[in-house]
Amino acid sequence: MNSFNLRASDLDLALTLGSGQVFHWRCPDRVQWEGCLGMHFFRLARRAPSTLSVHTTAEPAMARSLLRDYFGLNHSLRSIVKTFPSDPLMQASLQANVGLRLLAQDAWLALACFILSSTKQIIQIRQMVQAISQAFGAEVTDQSGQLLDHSFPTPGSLARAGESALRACRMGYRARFLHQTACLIDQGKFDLVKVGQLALPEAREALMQLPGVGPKIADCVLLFGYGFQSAFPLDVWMIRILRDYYFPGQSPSVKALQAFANDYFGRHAGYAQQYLFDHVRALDASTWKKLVSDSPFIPSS
DNA sequence: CCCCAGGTAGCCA
DNA sequence: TGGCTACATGGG
Repeated sequence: MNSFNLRASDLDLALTLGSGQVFHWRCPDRVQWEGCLGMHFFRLARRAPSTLSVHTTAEPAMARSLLRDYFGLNHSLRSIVKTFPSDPLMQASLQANVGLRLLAQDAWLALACFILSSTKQIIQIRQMVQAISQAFGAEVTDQSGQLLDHSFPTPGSLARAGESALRACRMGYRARFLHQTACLIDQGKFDLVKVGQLALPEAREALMQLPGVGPKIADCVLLFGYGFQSAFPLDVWMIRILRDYYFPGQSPSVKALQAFANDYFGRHAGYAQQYLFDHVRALDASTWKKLVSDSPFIPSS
């Protein structure tokens, strides 16, 4: 494997790779993060405040380029978070997640993983992703033939696997959705590349044509897989956060919340969403309750 | 045994 | 459009 150091400021591996935006990275020892980008295996660790150590099967120049793109290292995290609103919850989320970056994931990977995500806990999504990678992904080995990891399966490999084989990976009713979507892409009946050339509303509509893809999963794919940083996925957590903290005692519709979020959180609304999601999910119930009771959005009587 | 999990599709008024 | 409900499975 090739080894080198990579300059990476404002990047916390655990917050970024362990967050709910990606499901295939492993951290066996609390220090090193292992996983694949495409067919290339990576082992990453923090070496110095602004430096990562990288071990990879990829050729170094290619690996640097892949990592810079994946972690968005060309973008200034400081200037992105400056666009977030200044309310206390948002600021607390920022302070608790310094170095959390949004990843530029492969669109197919994001699509497949988030089709699996519906009504599943993050820990279980990881298990399903690992299961289909081991069953249908390609083996990634080092030069001596030692098995390092399995790549994420292609649409074609999931299409050929068949629905019942997917079901055997314990994904339940999601097997049909994932298999049908894989078939459509494999047969060229749905073009993931074209989706990326559309404007956000049209791209969202296109993704929602796929089986198992509704508004929430479409927004996740737009945000994590296509780089539409204003896409704002509304899952059960974000709905709870917006209703409890930003509209206490009002319970607005999801549609109203969507409109509010896209306006209030700004140009990188989806980025801000990830900070809120990870922060609130890590809180215990009583801490959240206190935050809500101190919300500045409570109407003054 | 209970409730819930980064939802969606199908059905009904 | 808006409001149910089934859907598979596993964690807490």
